[in-house]
Amino acid sequence: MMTDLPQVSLLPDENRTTLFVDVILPVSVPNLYTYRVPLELNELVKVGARIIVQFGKSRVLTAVIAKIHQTPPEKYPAKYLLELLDEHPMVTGHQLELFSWMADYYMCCIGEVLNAALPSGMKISSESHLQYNPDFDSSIPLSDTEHLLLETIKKKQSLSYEEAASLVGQKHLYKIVKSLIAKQAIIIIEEVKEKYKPKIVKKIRLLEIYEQRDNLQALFQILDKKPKQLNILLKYLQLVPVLSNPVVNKEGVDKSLLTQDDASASSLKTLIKNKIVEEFEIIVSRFEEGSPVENYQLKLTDTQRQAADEILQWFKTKDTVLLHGITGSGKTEIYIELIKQVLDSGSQVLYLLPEIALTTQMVNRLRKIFGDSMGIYHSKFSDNERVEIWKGVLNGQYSFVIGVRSAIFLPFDNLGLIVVDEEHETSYKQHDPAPRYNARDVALMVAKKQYGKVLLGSATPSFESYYHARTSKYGFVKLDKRFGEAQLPEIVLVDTRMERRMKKIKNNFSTVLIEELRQNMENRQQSILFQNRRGYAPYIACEECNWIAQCQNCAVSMTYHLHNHELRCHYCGHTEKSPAVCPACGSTKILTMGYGTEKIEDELQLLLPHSRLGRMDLDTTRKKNAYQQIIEAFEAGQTDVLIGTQMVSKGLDFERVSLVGIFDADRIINFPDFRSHERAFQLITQVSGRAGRRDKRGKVIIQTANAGQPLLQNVIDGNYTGLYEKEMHDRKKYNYPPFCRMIRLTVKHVQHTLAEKAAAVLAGRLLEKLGMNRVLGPESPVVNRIRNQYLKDIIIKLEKDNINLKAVKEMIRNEMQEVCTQKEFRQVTIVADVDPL
DNA sequence: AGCACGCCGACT
DNA sequence: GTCGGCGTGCTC
Repeated sequence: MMTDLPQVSLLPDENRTTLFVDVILPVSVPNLYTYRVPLELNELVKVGARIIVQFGKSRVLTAVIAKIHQTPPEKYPAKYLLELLDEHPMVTGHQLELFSWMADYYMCCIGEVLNAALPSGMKISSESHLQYNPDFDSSIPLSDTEHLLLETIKKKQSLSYEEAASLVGQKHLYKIVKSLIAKQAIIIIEEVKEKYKPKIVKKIRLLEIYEQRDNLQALFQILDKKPKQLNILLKYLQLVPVLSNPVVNKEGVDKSLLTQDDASASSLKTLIKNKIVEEFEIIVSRFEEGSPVENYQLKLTDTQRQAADEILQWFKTKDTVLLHGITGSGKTEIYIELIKQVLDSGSQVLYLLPEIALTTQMVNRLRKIFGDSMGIYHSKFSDNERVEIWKGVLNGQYSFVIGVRSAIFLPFDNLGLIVVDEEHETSYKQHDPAPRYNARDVALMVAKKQYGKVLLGSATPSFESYYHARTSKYGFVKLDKRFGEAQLPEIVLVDTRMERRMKKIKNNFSTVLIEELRQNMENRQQSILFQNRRGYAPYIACEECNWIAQCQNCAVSMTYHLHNHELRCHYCGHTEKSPAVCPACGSTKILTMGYGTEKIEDELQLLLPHSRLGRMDLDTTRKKNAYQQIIEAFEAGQTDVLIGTQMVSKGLDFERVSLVGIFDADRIINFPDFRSHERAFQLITQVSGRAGRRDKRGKVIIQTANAGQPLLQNVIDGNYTGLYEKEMHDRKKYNYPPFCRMIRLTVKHVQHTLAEKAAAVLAGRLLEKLGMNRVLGPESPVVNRIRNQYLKDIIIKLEKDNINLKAVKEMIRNEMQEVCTQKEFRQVTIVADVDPL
């Protein structure tokens, strides 16, 4: 009778220890949260494993364990964690360290970092399902909406919260559901399911007994009268020579190979039913496996070999090396050589590329060399595929990954080398949701933590990186010979003002450009036209009253798109039909002003009626595979001229392109930003590099209203360093990066005055702490209203040395917090962008 | 960021 | 009096 009590206390102490876990939630909350571990999981919880927790009243989230301890929280009782998802950690210690560093450095929440890092397939969704209670007393009166919802639930057996919400209209849902529960009409089930599903292929094989000749012969007899089934069997035997090699039968063939039509499918079904063949499933990787080409010999030129050696030499003393190699100098071969060496030494490699440069061309090329030990991490891939790469990196299946920005978050633990190709590319910086990180810079930190090296490569390095190379922070290798002695293109400036005055310009094409295009076409050569602006016209205006179509949510003009006659805001995505008459004065004289890729395409079709044109910009590549199709058509010579935005500027190497036309160079050059010249040089040089690859010297025609500007001369001469020196002089003088660190705070509010006021208060407080040399603004950005929110920028400039950066950022965060909690500024949001571009 | 709860005005 | 708007503060 007393036996029960002592038994409990006799249990070993360890088993009764109450454990708690501090977890990172993939949401925008500032702290870690503490949950209690159910006793039965005590042995199983691990730092880095994912768990399911209830967060708040109705949310169920996936969290990652950051710490396991025994200290119960003082101020609140900890909730139990609901479920442990991983036996083995999915997030490594290195990653946890990185997340926390990034949250500090980029002034965001660690949860926001986690959210960016984890592919959403690893963040389990909570779906509350509503179910009809069969014991419901239907005499209880219901409101109309309640009735509607209940009927739907009854009909569909079970309804997800979201489905119900869309049926009823989000805002009323909670109360209706609550009331239905109170009336015992429905029951709620919380359903958590894993999103990740491995790809499964259905296979067919012959039953084992038919691997024997006699049995198989007998089978033929049986099927003699059933030609369709026999047919399938013969087909199978053709693919799998069972008699000569019975072992191959084990692996079978893909079911899809045997079933081309319904008839064969049904015959196959009969074969399965009659126990002649069997169906089985295997889990496959989502990528076609390409085995490495045996004895692949990389042929480096002497120059390339020398550069590779130099890089290795530098790595002995520096963690980072900048490779400055002009377009067509064969940087990729050097990367490949180094990657192979690092992989051979047993370390992992990450090769980062900007999204638009991660082309099929590139992937196929690398696949041939590295086979299936190479993983591809691309945003165009589905979640399942991303999860597979993640797991593959963890379990060692992939020692080499080629990927875009977010690949920097993969769970490597032994990175020997990170290659950041086109390191100057702005797409390495994430702009919108936090964390506003730059993968190129994060790569340096990742490598440092794992004692790995970073190779930055570019034909036009960012001035920051070049500066670090010059000041010996990075090693530096220069490659200025084009592969196979190909010549740099000839660059011609066309003065559009002059041409316009002489009435030689047709629409937006100078006579020179149109003539070259015509000739190029006649010679069966291809051309690329670059205009860094999509749509037909950047704005439309009324000739009578000067009315301009503006976005209702943003302080920008609406871009006119000829396709479906639409006006579109490129900031918020708002669209409306283009008006036939001026909304202000009723005039029908509405003109399109300026020009984008769509208009160029339109005009060129008129000027060269027989030309076959392709256009590549955000509008034509939105659909899946559209990008690929446009490129393939161009590659196959089905298009004469490819017109496009930045998308055409990199990663595409075409043999027959010998002419590049650049429109409106001035707009690229005179962008109001301290980096505009650097950018213009990079962009124009990159686009020019598309002209003339091998034997033929290409030609580049730049249309400009100001042919005399020095920057264009720099471009013509390929004088990178000249521009660098000049720009550095200015940046030093006016204290811009790389001579300072910059942090931009953007204050947003729907009311202009409140945004202004809050920004002024914040700037004032920061000024007090940092002094007037370090705080600029508040200032209105060029586009001062986006999505109905007015914007005010405050720029903070901090010296690079002798400053406690962490403490200053902490202080800034506090001040932001302080301002936001003032009653007046409750609705104001402030975003911090560290190292903005 | 969500999301519930509460305090206010508009209408049955 | 109830419904539903929006402001406010919390989430282990």
